Amino acid sequence: MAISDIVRTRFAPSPTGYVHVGGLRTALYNYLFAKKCGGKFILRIEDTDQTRLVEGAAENIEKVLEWAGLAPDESPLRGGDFGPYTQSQRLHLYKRYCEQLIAEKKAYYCFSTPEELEEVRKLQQKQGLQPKYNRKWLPESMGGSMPESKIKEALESGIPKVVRMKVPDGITIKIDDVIRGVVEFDSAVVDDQVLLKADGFPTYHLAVVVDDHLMQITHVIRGEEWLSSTPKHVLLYDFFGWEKPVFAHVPLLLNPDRTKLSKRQGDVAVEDYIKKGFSRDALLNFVALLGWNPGSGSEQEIFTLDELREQFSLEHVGKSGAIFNLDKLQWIEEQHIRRKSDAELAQAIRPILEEELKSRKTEMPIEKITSDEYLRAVAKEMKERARFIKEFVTFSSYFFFEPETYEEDAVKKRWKDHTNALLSEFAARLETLSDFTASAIEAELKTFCEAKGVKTAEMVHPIRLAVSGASFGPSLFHLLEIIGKEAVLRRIHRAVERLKREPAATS
RNA sequence: GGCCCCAUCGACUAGUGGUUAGGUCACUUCCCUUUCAAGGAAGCGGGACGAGUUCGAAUCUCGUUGGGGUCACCA
Repeated sequence: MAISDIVRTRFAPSPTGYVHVGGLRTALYNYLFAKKCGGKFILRIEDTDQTRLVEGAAENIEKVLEWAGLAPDESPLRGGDFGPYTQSQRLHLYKRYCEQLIAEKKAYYCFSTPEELEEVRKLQQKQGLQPKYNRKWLPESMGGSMPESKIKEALESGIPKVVRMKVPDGITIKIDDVIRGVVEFDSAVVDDQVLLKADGFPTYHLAVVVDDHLMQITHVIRGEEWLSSTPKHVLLYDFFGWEKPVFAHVPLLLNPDRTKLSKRQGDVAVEDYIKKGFSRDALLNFVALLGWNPGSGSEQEIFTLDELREQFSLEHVGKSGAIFNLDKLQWIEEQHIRRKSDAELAQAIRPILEEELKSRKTEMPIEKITSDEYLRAVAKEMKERARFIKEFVTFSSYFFFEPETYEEDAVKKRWKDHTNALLSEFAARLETLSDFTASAIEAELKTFCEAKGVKTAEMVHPIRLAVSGASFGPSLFHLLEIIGKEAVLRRIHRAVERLKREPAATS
């Protein structure tokens, strides 16, 4: 059977609430591979487990992919020529193909109850056997012991039933995986998997194979946890006589203790990382590198989505699991911030600032602090210091808001008895300064300090505290220039006022 | 436990028979510096183990050990 001659990959999550970072990486690899090959990237929602459905989860998946810049070419929302893209809307297809398998004696009905199966399983485990379906309902005509008449009877009585695939005995099932090479399984270790559940929904195994075939998926790129159920899928392709896609089982993302990355040991939802302030570029860059590298010679660590798209290849995907390491992610985030231009950063900062301004009053002119020029200046001074984009507003809020408090330890250390007087006097000097630029302010301060016989540091630190409330931050003189004369003077006077009765003696 | 996968610095990794085993994060030190960062320089630290093949093995083979995944009418 012909398979598409253009590459088609898919991301096929189940809508259980949020997008896992491992899922994001899988989606990314699928997207990158497809795009690199000039192919299509498809999103399919695997909602065959009615008990695990979460309201709105499917929409959320599309939203997250959109955020990540990995918008699918075909999806439930977008549509496409191979829809529907939601498995619960394709039930008739699975049923039809199941009937075909039954007719061809490659699958059979099973009327064993879950309780019954559970009991059999327990017994097998007790005997140290492999838990497997005992083929109680395998018909005589297929080599089993159940008379056709009994099956017919059960069928007519309408008692709940499932459909199971009949795994051939004594064969070796080969998987050719691009990442792992040839992997072989003895058919004796694969169970007669349920294909169609009692509620009429397919299991994952039937649904993936049918859909991947019908949607003409050429490459199945998914997590390694699927490797051991792949023989079932291979068998189904063979049953149907369909051409198999290329399989690529990517290594798992791990907790620090090397178990599969899980909720219990930290944040796993992409949404969690978005909330923390990570940007899509950094997150994508980071997960891309967990299991993939640009290969021979290249020591590039920082990639934009475009660069990943150009350089990605399945050949350079590794085999061993990778620990999700926050330190590196943080570093990558910072690198991405530093690579952005001041103008780009200004654009990114503005909406965050505007949001903040909804709930917070500022003493500064709004038009001024939201202007492109102002935000670019802030970006320039802060881009080496910000760990997240949002920190331009939060960490250095003094660019936009008058400080309410002053770092206590720093005040203790820097606020001397004569500080108030010196600050007031210097403020008066600044008032007359016509050219309020970093260099002019610096020159003025030097002159002032010399005249007063104090060290520059004795002024620099208190001024920073007065104006920003913090003991750290960008170059003081640039900070003053950006904030502007009016605000600087106001803040110095306010600080002198507020710190008047709290000299260094408070300790 | 059965089956399957995996195994290079603490973490992410380069490397495909001949390298002083390279890079990045983290950590330490130094430089720069009015603060905090950033940046620059240096340091720390590694092929799980044991056999074999070979003139030569992180690289190939086998075994051992360790870790992981999977064994549902969940995906």
